[in-house]
Amino acid sequence: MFSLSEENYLKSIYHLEVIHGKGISTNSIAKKLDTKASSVTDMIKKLAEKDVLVYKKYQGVSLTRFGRKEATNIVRKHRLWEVFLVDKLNFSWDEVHDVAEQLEHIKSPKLIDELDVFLGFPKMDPHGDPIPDKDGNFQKIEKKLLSTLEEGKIGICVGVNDSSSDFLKYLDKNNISLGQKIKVLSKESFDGSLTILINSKEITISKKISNNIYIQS
Amino acid sequence: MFSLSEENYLKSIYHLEVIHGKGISTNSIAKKLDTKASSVTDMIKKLAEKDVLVYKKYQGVSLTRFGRKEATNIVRKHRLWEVFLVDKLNFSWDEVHDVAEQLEHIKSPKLIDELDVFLGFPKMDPHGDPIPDKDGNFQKIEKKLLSTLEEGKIGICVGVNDSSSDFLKYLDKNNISLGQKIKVLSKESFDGSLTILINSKEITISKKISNNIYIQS
DNA sequence: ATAATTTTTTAGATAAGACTAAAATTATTT
DNA sequence: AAATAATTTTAGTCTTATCTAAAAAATTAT
Repeated sequence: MFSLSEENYLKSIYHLEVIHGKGISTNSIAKKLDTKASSVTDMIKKLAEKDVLVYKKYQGVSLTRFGRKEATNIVRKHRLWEVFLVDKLNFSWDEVHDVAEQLEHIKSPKLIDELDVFLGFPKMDPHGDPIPDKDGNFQKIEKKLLSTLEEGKIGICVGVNDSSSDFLKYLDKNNISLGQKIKVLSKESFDGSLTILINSKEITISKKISNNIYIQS
Repeated sequence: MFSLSEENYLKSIYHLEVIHGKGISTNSIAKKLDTKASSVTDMIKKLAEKDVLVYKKYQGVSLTRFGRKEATNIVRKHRLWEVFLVDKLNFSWDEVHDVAEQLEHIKSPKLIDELDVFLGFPKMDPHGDPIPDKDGNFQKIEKKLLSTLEEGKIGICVGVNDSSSDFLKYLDKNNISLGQKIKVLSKESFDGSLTILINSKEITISKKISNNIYIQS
């Protein structure tokens, strides 16, 4: 059994591995968890003892198969709870993160199995992120960044890269939601900003924005 | 904001006050929380600092209005989650306690308000215990122990005094559930055991059992 | 009313998880 | 290749919540 802290480390290391591959540095973990490198060293020693990751001094860490299983289970719980909050309790997609962050640590296999049933075995959370099954497998969806879409092409919003409340509220304000059709009208090569068509309305978005929206085309 | 430990102390002291009135002893808290008296002394000093209870050395403690408000809110959360587990996730009444014990500590006012809406503003949990409203008020139901019912009289089961899994499973086995009609056929004065009629079946139950079943008559 | 017992508190120790400051190692420049 | 910079680890401290053992106060019994 893992403590709350241990679970948070596991989850962070997992997310870092998804992006950067194996060999996660102490500093990057510290940054992700908003803590000090020395604290990270202490914790990864403990986690190595528990066989969830492999650690060699100064070489960073990599999750073991067991560690990854544990991590995906936490991710599974997080995302199922997010679906619950949005589908059943009228939360909006920018409100779910902090609460799911707490709920993901509830320990009860039956709870999460039944929640999955109750929600109808959802495959995605409210931000378009895939929900792992019990074994930690999830279906990979074909998606690319809106910033890579060529002028004149049309895509469907299928996810976001940043789930911060600020970003999600910006999207709401501009009627960008999952399933929304987006057409790229023009691309400014100087700063990478895009002029796009949404619900027959033209808006211009910065490169930073288009770099955080996933589409299927 | 209160820590998990602080919340558990608050809740236990609240439950003890409901039964025994003001002035809860260090030892009784220790027993309830399965901890040592010295630990309790430490914690109640801290809680007194935070104005949730009044403490005078060797005199036991009493919750303040503020402390009681906090405590009933935890009870509210616990019982709402129990309803959720039984009504929506197919838990039986003997399975909910441990999970609700974890869920009651989730911090999100919106979560609990919306859960209340979602569940249809239930007034009771699966064991017949009342669910406090946001202000900590709950409707008091008329109820007495089955052991006090006279021979020949009929009552309806409206609650249990012991929510342990073992006891609840015993009740299941004997078809005793909330709303169940129970007729006292005879009372053995020697040991207080009762022979009762349930679903036109006769069973004999000990005094200990009848002392843990609440009925309305 | 005093002695014995029980309850409660204090004092000091421990474990988890975090911190700061300094030392050790690795990476990057010149 | 040596010097500088960045990263990582170690050593020691702090806080929270717990514990044991001993002291103090309150209660009960004689």
